[in-house]
Amino acid sequence: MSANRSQVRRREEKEQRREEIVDAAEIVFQRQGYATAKMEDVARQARVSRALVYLYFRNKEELYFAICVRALHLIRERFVAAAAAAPSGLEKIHAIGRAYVRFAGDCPGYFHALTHLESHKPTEVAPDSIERAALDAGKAVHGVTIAALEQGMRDGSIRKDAGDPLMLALSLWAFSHGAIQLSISKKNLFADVGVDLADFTQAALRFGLRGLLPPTDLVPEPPSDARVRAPSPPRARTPRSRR
Amino acid sequence: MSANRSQVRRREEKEQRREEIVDAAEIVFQRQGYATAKMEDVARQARVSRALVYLYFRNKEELYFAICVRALHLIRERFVAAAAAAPSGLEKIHAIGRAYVRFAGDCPGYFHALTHLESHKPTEVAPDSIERAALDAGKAVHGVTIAALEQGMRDGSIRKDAGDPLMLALSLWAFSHGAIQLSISKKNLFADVGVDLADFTQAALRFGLRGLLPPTDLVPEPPSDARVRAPSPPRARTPRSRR
DNA sequence: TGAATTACTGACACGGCGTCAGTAGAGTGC
DNA sequence: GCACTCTACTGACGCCGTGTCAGTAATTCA
Repeated sequence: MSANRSQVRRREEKEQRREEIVDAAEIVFQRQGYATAKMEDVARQARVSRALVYLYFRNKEELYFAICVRALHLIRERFVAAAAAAPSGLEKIHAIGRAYVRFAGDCPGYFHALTHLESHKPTEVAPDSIERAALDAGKAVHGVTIAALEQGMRDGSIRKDAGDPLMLALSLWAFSHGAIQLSISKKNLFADVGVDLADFTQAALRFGLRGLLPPTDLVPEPPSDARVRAPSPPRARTPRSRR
Repeated sequence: MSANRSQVRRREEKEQRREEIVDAAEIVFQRQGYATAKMEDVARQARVSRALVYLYFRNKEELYFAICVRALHLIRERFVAAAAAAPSGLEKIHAIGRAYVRFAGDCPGYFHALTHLESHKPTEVAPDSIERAALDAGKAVHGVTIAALEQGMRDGSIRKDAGDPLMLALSLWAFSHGAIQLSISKKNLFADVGVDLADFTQAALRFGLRGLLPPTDLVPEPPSDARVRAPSPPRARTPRSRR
């Protein structure tokens, strides 16, 4: 057995340990929330001493960034899949938006991690830090949206003067994230007033995307992908208690 | 001196102490950030023992909620003033949006506090808790927006089928907040790519508000309040290093 | 003036964080 | 097979911040 080969195996095992710790952190953060989760809890979940966790991650924050990286990779995958299934640029954007809403529903822990990331003060990040990796992963996600926007402007489904694709992508991201975030934090309010969370985010999303439509398409509803729904007289304000 | 009168004075003094502590907390949180600020720091800033702070607030979180209440009261004031200065409903909404952006610029500490509040998990809140007060203050803010939306639908500056005013107000809030939040967290990115923060938020805002316009107004730019600007070929992607 | 109430503090116990010297165990050279 | 080196890993320590409580000063009431 050559020295070289065992070195490689060593490195792989180390990477695997790292992943195991992140796995554990995911579970613990999901279970108890970031604020109340202790490093001890993560370590116990990973069946490892607390000191080892500190050997792989400087602190809880870094653990969180690692989770964000995972989240963003997953989002990118989903965005790519969603976009691939839609023909026009505009439809891709709609699909991406819906994919994000679905993501937030499927992986609330991941979504919350991203919220934490967004609300982080911008500091100079070291080039090989985990935070750097998270930012890069974020860029990759926006890349998918930008491509869809550019296609839409080419194929005419999106007005050409809507703005710079990068800025638009960021705006859309901010909008979607904000809407989903609000739908979570105002869950009680929505319940009181009898509005379904999914309905709200869908409506907010369609509302936000109206700015992309070319002038002629503005009056009718957005294209096929929007679920068929009755002309929808504003259904809020009809308190039907649900709980 | 009647016993009654001194009781009243006592109560007022106590309220004042409370305000002093919140003042101190504002300064400290602003200076060092919520995460790194210690109760000891707040107490020292307020020239008071740490134990006294705990007598008025259960923990740091509550201190934060108290700040949020202040922030929301201020926002409401500004929204009311902004709306009063604009004639049509749509223009009121634009003015409110710009007021929020200005607020975020003027009072970054307050804005950050609100972000924290938004990203808080919804729990059952006690009826007389500080968190309750914060939620109510939030409702009051949305009330201003809702009134403007309703006026706009009446005076024809906002399409009547845009949606339920409450839902719209929340969407707009979410959108604005998300956009501002992103402009903060992505400050570095914007600097790299040579985009002015204010330009981004303004553009994002106008973009987001397009969904309110009645069909006929859709092609031209939104009304007077938007600053005069050249036909604006997308100006991003022209990296002029600023730092 | 003394009793009672209220605002406030010092000091304590607890618990989590980050670190470091030290151990076990596998890999390497002879 | 034996000694060595290297590395993943741990136990235990000191530090710091939190939240609390008994106790003190100050003010009001009778």
